Amino acid sequence: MIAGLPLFTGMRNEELDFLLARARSARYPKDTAIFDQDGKADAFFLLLDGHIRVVRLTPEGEQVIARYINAGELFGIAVAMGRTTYPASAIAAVDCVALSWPNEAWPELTARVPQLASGTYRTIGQRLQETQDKVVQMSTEQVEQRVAHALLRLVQQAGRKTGEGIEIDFPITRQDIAEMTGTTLHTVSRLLSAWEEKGLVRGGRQKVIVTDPHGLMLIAEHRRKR
Amino acid sequence: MIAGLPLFTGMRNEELDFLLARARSARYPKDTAIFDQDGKADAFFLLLDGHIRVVRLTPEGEQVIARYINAGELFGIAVAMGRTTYPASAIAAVDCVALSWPNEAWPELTARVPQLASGTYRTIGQRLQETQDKVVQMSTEQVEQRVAHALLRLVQQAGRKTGEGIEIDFPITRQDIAEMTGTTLHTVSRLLSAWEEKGLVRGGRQKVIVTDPHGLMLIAEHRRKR
DNA sequence: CGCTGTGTTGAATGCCGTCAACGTCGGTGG
DNA sequence: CCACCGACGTTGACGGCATTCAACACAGCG
Repeated sequence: MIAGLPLFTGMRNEELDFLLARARSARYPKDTAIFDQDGKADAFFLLLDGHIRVVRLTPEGEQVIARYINAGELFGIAVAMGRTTYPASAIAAVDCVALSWPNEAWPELTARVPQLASGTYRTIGQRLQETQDKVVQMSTEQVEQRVAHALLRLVQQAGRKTGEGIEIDFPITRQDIAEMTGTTLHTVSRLLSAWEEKGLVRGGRQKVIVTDPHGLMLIAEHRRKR
Repeated sequence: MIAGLPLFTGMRNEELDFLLARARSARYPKDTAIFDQDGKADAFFLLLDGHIRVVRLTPEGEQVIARYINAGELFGIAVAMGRTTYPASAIAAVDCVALSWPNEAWPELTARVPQLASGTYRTIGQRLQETQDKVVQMSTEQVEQRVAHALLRLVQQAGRKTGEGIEIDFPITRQDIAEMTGTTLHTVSRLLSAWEEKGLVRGGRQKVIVTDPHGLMLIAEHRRKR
């Protein structure tokens, strides 16, 4: 069932069994924390089902959503970065199921299954790249484009086809989108209203449906500066 | 001479010799590119002397400075992230000297010297963390605070004591600072002028001296929002 | 039925980007 | 040596985008 994940491609069955035998599976109800920012990192995780919000809290109490984790992805991999605490909190956006391994097992696991190590480092590399892309976007783009990009990204990573378009597969508020894009819920609300008027999206309570991805793309790429 | 670097602590002499025997040393004159964004990644580097600007170019031709690399730090470590191209360009900010290893040697090197691997991954983890901090700052802070933070960081990482204060050890323009903080050279110029008036910094052509780090810190931490 | 969380919309403020003009420094070549 | 030129820096004026402040609407829930 999980052998199809990109992380596990190229593993032999016995290696998979080896990993699974040492994993713990757990269920995390919606809105609970899987781990907390600055808490001692004692395990790393693989999300089997659900969606997780990775949140950083500033000293002033403002929240920033660093990313969403989707089914099949690793998270909480502080151990692979030589960290002893988690740099952010992980909150279940819906009911979730995840595997976890104790960090003490990391050396043993990677020694036995080198693909686990390489896959983890590739994941970290991708996240570094994505995060740097985000910095570039925040430096160069207007709010409107950033919100459009964020929506497209959500749709691509967690979209579900419906009759009216592609719906984001978990509850998400205007406030959440604002915290992803570095703006306010007011501005997000205004933008979504305007886009709904133009027939690009359809909104709802904790719900967003993108009806015209291409139209959104045009907004995302349309640059006013320069 | 290089055994004192954090990267190499805990290595035996023979391991160090093994690494050095396979390294190539080269000199990069000021303003030359060590490698280019999206170019094929065929080596990774260790900066022995100088300062390097890591730059990302947007499709629209705008530049963003992702970070500065200082002596003793690794850079261009695409291979450790499973990448085949460099995600950014590396430009020598001053005349530089760097060691480099071909990427093909990576498996052999890390197999023989595991500290190289763990040190590299720790570096990547730190950069991911720093980059995410930057996203948080860009989401929550005003321009003034971001520029103050950037200056403090530069001073801390590349500061040189002088009679008047701590000087940033390489030529840096207002434009550079603007590209680090996601603003314009105009705004940076205005801020620096205002700070000079208050006695916090002293400016100059391609030069910045921080005379009152504590005062700058107050500006960096002073939050207007919330 | 009130309360809380969520969402919408209007109006006003202000930060900072944009446009513009000018000044200064340093290198280069005649 | 000096004139020239380009890169770098400064400052003023203006305006727009997004935040801030405010009020209200609506849904879900106990």
